[in-house]
Amino acid sequence: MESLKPSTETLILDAAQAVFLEKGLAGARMQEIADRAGINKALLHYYFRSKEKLSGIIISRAIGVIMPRMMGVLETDQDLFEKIRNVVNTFISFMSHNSYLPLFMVNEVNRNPQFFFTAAIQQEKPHLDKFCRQVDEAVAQGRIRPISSTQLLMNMMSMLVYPFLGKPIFRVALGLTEEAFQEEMERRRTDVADFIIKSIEA
Amino acid sequence: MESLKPSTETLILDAAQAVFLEKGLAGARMQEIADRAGINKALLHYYFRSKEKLSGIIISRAIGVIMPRMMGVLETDQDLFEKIRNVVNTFISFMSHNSYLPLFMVNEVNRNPQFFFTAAIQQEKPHLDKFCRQVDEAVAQGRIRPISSTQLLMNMMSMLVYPFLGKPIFRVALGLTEEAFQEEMERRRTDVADFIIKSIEA
DNA sequence: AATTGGTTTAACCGTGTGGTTAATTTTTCG
DNA sequence: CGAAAAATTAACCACACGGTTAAACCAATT
Repeated sequence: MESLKPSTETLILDAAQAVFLEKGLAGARMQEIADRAGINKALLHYYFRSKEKLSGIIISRAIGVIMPRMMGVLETDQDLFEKIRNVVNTFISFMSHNSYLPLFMVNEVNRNPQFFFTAAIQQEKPHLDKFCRQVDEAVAQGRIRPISSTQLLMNMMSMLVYPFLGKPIFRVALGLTEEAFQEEMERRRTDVADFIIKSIEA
Repeated sequence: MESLKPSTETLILDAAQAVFLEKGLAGARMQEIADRAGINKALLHYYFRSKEKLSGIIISRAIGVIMPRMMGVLETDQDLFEKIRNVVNTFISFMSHNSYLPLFMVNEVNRNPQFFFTAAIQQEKPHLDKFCRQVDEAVAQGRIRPISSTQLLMNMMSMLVYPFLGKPIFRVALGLTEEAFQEEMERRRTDVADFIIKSIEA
């Protein structure tokens, strides 16, 4: 039941992640990271020399957490429809527990595209090819209607990610309470997959 | 052919908009806004007392530009399918000329949800009701398959907005050149509407 | 020409920020 | 133990930032 006190390093990294994701890169303060980690600001620089170095590590970590998970699901040998259901479900589960991540990622990737590029390469180039080929084959075999695999992928990712980014807009525009919004998100676990499959089935 | 030199005020507002959208609220510097407007920093505060006031105006302006346009299309009396095609087309056109806007809006709305709330209310509450009712009726009449209008709206908005936010990710993940990406976005003008309609038609 | 009122500027101010230094405490280990 | 190494802190620094001040400029009016 008792938990070993975590190392200062992980204490810092966890605090840094929290602050960076909440406030954004430019809005995050080293002092706040130190405070939340319960340490001195100088110690922060002792472990991670600069804000830039620290944020770089956090970004890499974030990419490293989500990319393998997504790619893992996309590269299985499942049937296409089954795979789509699986991707949707996996993604919504993950995002529900990391709801700050999309905004942070999307920001960083737009302010500094090359960073994502190198970070992505570094941990094996994402293999979307397999998924795309699977779609193309299904089209060729007439199992689904003709559709560009690129467009399908864009559509799927959009419907998975955007609701987490636009949540405040949706809540205002649709007049949803926090609970009501959560319920809608739960429905999406099945509804988004249905929506996609209905659209592409022959 | 000759253009009257614009007033200092609009000079400032245009510069402010450019800087805020490029760098984000926290990343924007009053000095840079002044420089780009070709004026002194003190003059900036002479016209708009503080950074907060200035950013507030820019945000309101941004919301005021996009909301009426979207609502205008959503509130017409067109046939549902025709309206969907219209919304998709209008939105992609607009975003293509304001590609920095989504990231800025999504950021601001997440850091300060209540601001969007008041700003949206102020210029007439968005009337999504009409669109939602139209969907519900179409379902009731069996013209389209049973689907929640909320979910449909989320899906549509997601597929419209997210590609502009995730552009760098998509470009890397799919290995697209700038031109190739633009071509894909052009295809979306018709493809997204097709994708939606195929999914919901009875 | 002098007055007035709006506009613009150079110089400045207080503060918060990322980062450093030197000293102190804690740990490691012969 | 006691010395070397690592971890931690208080105090500090330079500078960039948002914001202010007081003086100068400029056009219009009398």
